Amino acid sequence: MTQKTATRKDLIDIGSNCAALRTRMAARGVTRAYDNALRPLGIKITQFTLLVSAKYDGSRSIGDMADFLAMERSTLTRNLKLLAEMGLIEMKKGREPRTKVPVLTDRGEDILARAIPIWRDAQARVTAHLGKARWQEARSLLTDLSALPA
Amino acid sequence: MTQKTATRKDLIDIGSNCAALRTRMAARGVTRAYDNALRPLGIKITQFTLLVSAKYDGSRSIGDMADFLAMERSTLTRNLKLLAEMGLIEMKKGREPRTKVPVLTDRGEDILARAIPIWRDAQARVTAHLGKARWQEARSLLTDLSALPA
DNA sequence: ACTTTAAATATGCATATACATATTTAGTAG
DNA sequence: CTACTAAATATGTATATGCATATTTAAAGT
Repeated sequence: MTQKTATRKDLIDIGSNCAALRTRMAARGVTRAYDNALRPLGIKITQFTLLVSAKYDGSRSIGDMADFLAMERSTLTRNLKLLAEMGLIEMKKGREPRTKVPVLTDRGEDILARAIPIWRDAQARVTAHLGKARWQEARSLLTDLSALPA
Repeated sequence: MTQKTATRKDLIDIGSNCAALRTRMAARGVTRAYDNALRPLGIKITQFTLLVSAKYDGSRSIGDMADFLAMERSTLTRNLKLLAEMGLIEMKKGREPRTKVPVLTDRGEDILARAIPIWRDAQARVTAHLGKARWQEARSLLTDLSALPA
């Protein structure tokens, strides 16, 4: 029997248990913390992680990087384009046909180097907030949540 | 001694431990799962949760609701405006001076009622993916992550 | 009543995200 | 060599998000 209207119990259940609500709330809070810390450098935490990802494997194409980050290719295309316009990366031809690969510019390397201690601080505040053990547990759970079956 | 360039160890540390990266990846995955499920109804999980929040407490102003959801007031203003344009809510004057309160329309009530079983399904898939106990742990950790000190 | 002020909401600008579709780019078939 | 084709990236459109600033609204002060 499908009800015609949402019950109070439903609303409470959703408000306190919805995985999407809870995960997005956490993303907002965490993102804000890192963005605030990085603001003096003129980059956001999302951009920082793209720089890291690009430097970590300097031959990964947009598509591979998108898979790795569990992100839409088109989203990544645009985010990288912005970093290129900021002068932090250059898009170069990849080894595989038709692929493009982001490569850090000198400016990108410099900003990344200066961002790292800031990241470390922000990260330390998060782990301190939860406690190290709980953060390790959170890390594991977040990884599993990233990989939900479509 | 601040280094001039990011070390390999840094990059690995960030890629595997950055709370913002991990939390955002999780948010992308989880959001996608719920959005896919709700698509036939023409709403997204973010909109669903706003309908739930509005119905749960029918006298909460935009500001109070934003605090509750740990969201920027201006973000909520816009998201509610969209729901109003979709005919799912109406903005009414609140009791407190200058406040506005979202109230579900009949159409909003109807969509919400039809969305609930879909939400339940999607939610069940998430909890099944993690296991009930781990989901409870995740819920608690996500709540803590939402409330990082500014 | 008029002005000032403070609170609440709205708007300008910018980034992040995703889906659907278009374009580009090379390899392959002929 | 010239289509054809398939893979990869880019673009159109739309929502979500946040910061800075503007506007609105109503209370308080004169």
